[in-house]
Amino acid sequence: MQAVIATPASATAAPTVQAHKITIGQRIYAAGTEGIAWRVKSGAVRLDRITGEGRSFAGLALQGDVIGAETLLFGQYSFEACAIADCELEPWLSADKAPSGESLLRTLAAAERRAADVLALRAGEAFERVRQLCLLLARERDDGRREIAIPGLKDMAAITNLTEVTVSRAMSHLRRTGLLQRHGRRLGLVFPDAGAASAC
Amino acid sequence: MQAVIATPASATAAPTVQAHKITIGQRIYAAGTEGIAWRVKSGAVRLDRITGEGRSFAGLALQGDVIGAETLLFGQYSFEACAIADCELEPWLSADKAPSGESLLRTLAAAERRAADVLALRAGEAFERVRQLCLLLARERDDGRREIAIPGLKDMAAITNLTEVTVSRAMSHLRRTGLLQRHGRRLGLVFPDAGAASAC
DNA sequence: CGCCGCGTTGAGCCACGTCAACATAGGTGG
DNA sequence: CCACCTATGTTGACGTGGCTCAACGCGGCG
Repeated sequence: MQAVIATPASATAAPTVQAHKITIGQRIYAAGTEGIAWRVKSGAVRLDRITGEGRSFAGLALQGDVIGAETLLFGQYSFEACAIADCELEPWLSADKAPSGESLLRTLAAAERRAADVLALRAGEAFERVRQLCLLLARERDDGRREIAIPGLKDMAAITNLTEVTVSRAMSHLRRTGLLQRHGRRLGLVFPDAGAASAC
Repeated sequence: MQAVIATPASATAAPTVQAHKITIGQRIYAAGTEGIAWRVKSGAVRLDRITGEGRSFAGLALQGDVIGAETLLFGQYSFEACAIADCELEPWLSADKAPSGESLLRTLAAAERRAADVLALRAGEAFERVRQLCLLLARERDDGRREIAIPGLKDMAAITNLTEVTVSRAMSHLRRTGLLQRHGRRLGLVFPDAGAASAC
């Protein structure tokens, strides 16, 4: 759990499992196309269901989650995947072709837990929803602080089922109450319940 | 897919896999307790996350879905499961102890799809949300009509993140516009887009 | 420089939440 | 059987949180 995450992959000239870097805003795959399943090593991925009248938010994948598993069954992706933060992906179930039952079970349990998290982001008042989303997206750094790569307003609005305007107001409120420190447009620090939490 | 659903289980005196009948309102298992995983043969199950301040809706399991899979990993249930319609359950992965990869993959894909369905029930206007929930809960009968076992207002409100009052109004509106025919308190017929659908 | 996408903030309005009264169904005991 | 009680569902009146519309600042890019 220390700084052993970044294995010297580049030094050994791309070993068996290589990490794919995806930049924010980039589409990872489109619905209906062919491809493999991926595991999210870091970052955040937005999944969308494509309907006749457009796309609607259908799920969120964070560190450790697997996306595109359905392609192993149906031969094509069911959803569209889009990076809402800079991501690192690695192929899933390509090295060990025989899917261990425990690995699959773990993935299933994580998916159900994640689904519950996302569902909770659509209940309660706007400010609290946006705050919870920030906490969910944040990753604990070595010094214990929680760092967040802030997505665009469009994405945050789609996830929380609020409008961009309302999310913007909530983010401003978060900053004013000291629960969120912004460093530039994309980076920030979140504080779970920094005193001002009770101050509505 | 015909009338072969009700196998003469009672006649043959409970074969290898027995179906467990659960009545509406009954709690299937509590969070933190031990037990096995189940597959929903028919009916509808509500999953709740237990927090310090109460329970919050965390997922929905319908025909074919698996609940409590996490117990195979952690030894206890993560959520609470409650029947919101009369259900038939069967043990999952107890007969063939070696979990086939394809079966697990299929379960995973179904879970992600179901999660997206439920998420969609929390977007859009109240009337449309309740209508979509009814369509989701309905099962196609032999004659092609869609029959629904209507849950209590509390459950429908928790799923759609509306209040009981608003759900009640939406249900009344559904009935007035002819999209829902009620037979008694619990049973009804849903019509996907019966003419009046365009009439806002 | 002009254009465009993104984020921010204000003003007004409406869908839904809240509160309240009442109707109905189911259960329990006499 | 009825009297009574409670849980559940229905409907009306009213307030408000978030949506809509609109204006503006800012940064990136041709």
